[in-house]
Amino acid sequence: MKQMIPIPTIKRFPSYLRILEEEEKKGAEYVSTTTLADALDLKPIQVRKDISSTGINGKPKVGFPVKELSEAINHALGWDNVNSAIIVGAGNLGRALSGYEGFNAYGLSVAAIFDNDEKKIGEQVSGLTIRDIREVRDYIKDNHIGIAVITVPASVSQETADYLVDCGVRGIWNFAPKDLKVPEGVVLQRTDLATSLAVLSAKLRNSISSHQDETI
Amino acid sequence: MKQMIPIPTIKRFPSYLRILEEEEKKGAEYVSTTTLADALDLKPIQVRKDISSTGINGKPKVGFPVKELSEAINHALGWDNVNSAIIVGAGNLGRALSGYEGFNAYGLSVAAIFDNDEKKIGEQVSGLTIRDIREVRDYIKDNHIGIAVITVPASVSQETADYLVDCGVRGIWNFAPKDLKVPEGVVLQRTDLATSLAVLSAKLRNSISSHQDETI
DNA sequence: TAGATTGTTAATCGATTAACAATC
DNA sequence: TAGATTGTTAATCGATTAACAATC
Repeated sequence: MKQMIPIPTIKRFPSYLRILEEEEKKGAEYVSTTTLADALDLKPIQVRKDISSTGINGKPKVGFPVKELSEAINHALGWDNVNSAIIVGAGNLGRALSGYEGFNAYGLSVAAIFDNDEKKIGEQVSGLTIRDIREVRDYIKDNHIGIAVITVPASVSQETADYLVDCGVRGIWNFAPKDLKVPEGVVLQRTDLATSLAVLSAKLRNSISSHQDETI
Repeated sequence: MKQMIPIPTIKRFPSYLRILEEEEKKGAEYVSTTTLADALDLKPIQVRKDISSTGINGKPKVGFPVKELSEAINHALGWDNVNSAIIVGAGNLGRALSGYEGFNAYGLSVAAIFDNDEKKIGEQVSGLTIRDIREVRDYIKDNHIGIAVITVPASVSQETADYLVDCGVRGIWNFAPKDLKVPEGVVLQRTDLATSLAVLSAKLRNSISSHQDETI
């Protein structure tokens, strides 16, 4: 396997992309690591180290080619290929996510949303029809769905994940406040509000000093 | 300041709490680090190290007292005191978050939701009335609001944060896909879907191997 | 008692940061 | 040319993991 990029670097990549896009809009052809670092409250040396893992070379005194760099980062993230995803769970969060425009920029195409509640099935949500969960297996097969976004209640999240894995998804993005188990070979990513809030709370409790952030 | 608990440990604390709660429901008085580790796909040694930072002592061969440990973790997170928060931005995500029951368990009380859209103001959202953003300064003062949850569009997120800080909030929880700047002394935490998705995408791209997760 | 589990100190690992030569 | 910035190697820092004695 190709030289793996460290997770902390991966996590900073989307922020770099946002700044690069701004610079591109301004018409900048090159951007220096000091510019990127200032915009993101990072140190230039760290930005340089991160960028080095893309393989892109810069010009001393000038910086890095904006276009080339953002393409390389997009590629490193796999955002230059579209991944088809489904959302499972049409509650508040599932609906909010299905309406999130940003996903397309990240190479994620939300193809459908599912629920098991008869009352919700058939309803329209940001251009998608809520489908019956009993159709999900066929849907995954027929539409080459690789990613399932789980927004069901925590109490049923493990069985939901098990079922989706059995249906063939390769990646699970779990929003339920529960630590799921998935078999070897399936990629699991969680976005846990509790974790995020924990960091915020702990910092507030100590407060004064350390206002530096992080993500999930 | 008291001995700071490492951020990675803080991030694991909510998961421990969930398992401890399950154990408590089962009637367990003590829980071992092997049990916790198995439930969360961690190593016992790491769980022991994490727990050691709470100051709670266990009994060899028996484990740690469930009740006492979960109280200590809640305290370390500052979840034993209620923090009043407001949500700013009544879009899909703001609405979803305002309806999230779980926050109360984390010592977060969502007191109100604000927006600047005349059409939304006055509307009811999960028991809260959407208020006019022009009332936010007084509201923060009168209700001792410490935390603002930002769910406005990225394009106006910085000015929103600036304003809220000026109004006196001590903590900002930012959901907009933008890297905000806040003055020294204000705590900033972001929950960025792009970051989370970046990790998922990168893992999928490499795939095979490394299905271990992380959070935002 | 025997053995599982705790608690602590030391080793390892990996990311961040520093130092500095190379260069447009 | 002078100086800002890159690129690379080494040092530092902090978290994870290993080792092992203590103990219910």
